[in-house]
Amino acid sequence: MSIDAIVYVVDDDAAMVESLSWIIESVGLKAKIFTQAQDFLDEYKPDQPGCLLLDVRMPGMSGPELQTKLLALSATLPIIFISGHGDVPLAVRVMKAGAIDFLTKPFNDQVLLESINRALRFDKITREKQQENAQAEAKFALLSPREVQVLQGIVSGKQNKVISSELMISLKTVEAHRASVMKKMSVRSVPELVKLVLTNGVQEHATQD
Amino acid sequence: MSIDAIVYVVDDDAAMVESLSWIIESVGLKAKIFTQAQDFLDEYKPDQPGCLLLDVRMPGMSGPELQTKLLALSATLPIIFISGHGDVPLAVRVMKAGAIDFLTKPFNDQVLLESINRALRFDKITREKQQENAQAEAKFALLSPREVQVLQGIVSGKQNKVISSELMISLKTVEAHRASVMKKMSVRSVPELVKLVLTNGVQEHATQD
DNA sequence: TAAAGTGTAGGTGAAAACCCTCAATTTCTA
DNA sequence: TAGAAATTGAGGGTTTTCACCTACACTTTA
Repeated sequence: MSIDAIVYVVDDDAAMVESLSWIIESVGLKAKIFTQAQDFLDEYKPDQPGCLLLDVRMPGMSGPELQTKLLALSATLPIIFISGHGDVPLAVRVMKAGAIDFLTKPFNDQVLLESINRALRFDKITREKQQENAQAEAKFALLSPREVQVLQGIVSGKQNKVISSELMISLKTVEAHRASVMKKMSVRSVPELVKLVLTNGVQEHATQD
Repeated sequence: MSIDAIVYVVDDDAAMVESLSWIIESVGLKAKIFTQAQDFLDEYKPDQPGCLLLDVRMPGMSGPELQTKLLALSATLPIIFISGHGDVPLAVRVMKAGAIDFLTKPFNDQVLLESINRALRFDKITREKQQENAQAEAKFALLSPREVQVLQGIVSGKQNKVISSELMISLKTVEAHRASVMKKMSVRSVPELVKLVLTNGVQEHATQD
């Protein structure tokens, strides 16, 4: 598990990456350089925190193309585009696709660093949310099919006897499942359970009666 | 209460607004035209659904200035910027500030209408969320201070006896407040209550013991 | 001043949830 | 194939919630 954030720089211009990595490292951040988008794609691990400084125009895979591939991989790494050309439609397109910033050359060092900081903060909270979500999903995966049904009943506020009649099983069995659900989801009260289910995308089908 | 969405057009170019409103009305949407940003600001009601087609450059208040003022009013009306000039930093700035699109002239009618539709869909779901939120807030406002404290206890999964000892009141009083809370919030079960509180921004201070 | 609302607290009893143990059947897996 | 997990069910107990009821002091409002 990596701790430190890495600022990935993907740009085919050797002088540019040199300059960028110098600026980045001057404030104590780690930089990792790629001169081709594909090289980055080959090496990047989705669970590595950081952000991506991405040139728009490059031989081979372009910046926007890389963005598309990362989206397809559902990698949430924040992307800061860097462009020397004033292409408004392109800038708007990549921003709509989720880029966190779009800088035009030449830009101030301070502007760059501010943008990187924003991206890293964004990445951090995104990862924290994903972390929580993954933990909830992991617990949820422990439940047997029957337990999931009972869980849904509980979360939609049904009493055990209602659940038992809907599932055509005995009240005692529902109680058993219910206790098992609380244990596996590691919660001690119904409100905690509801929160866990609601705040993490676990869908609730609200089985109607 | 207004039912139909209105596409507001704010642009100082008479020929442009003429053309825009023609396109908009050709697909059965209502258009409302302003040649000055201030005129729009004077007349717009925040609870009117719709979207805003906004020129960037105008004499008097500019498009981005109007966006800033709307943000300050926490008006969530989606804004589609229209610009004839390729100013990338400006486009990026307004997109980061929440604009839903940024079109550069000349643009295809189809592109415009697609963007308007997206904006209207966005506005619709935003308003639905705000609606739910407002209803929950309204119910929440009915609660007395003591009832709010008890509500927080319930939502954080505390038993009545725990709440009673924390608030230094009798168990019986907590029960009374609890019943009152359920009634005023018009829910029948604790899970429903938790959902209502969680999904609508009602903060829960998790009163620590 | 009277009525309404709030906060307090008690009683009774039913219903529900929670806790434990035990055990039979089936189904999955090492 | 044997053991583990899932599903089912039951007995018997405690604890908690819930639904009624009553009551009184205090504040705000009509």
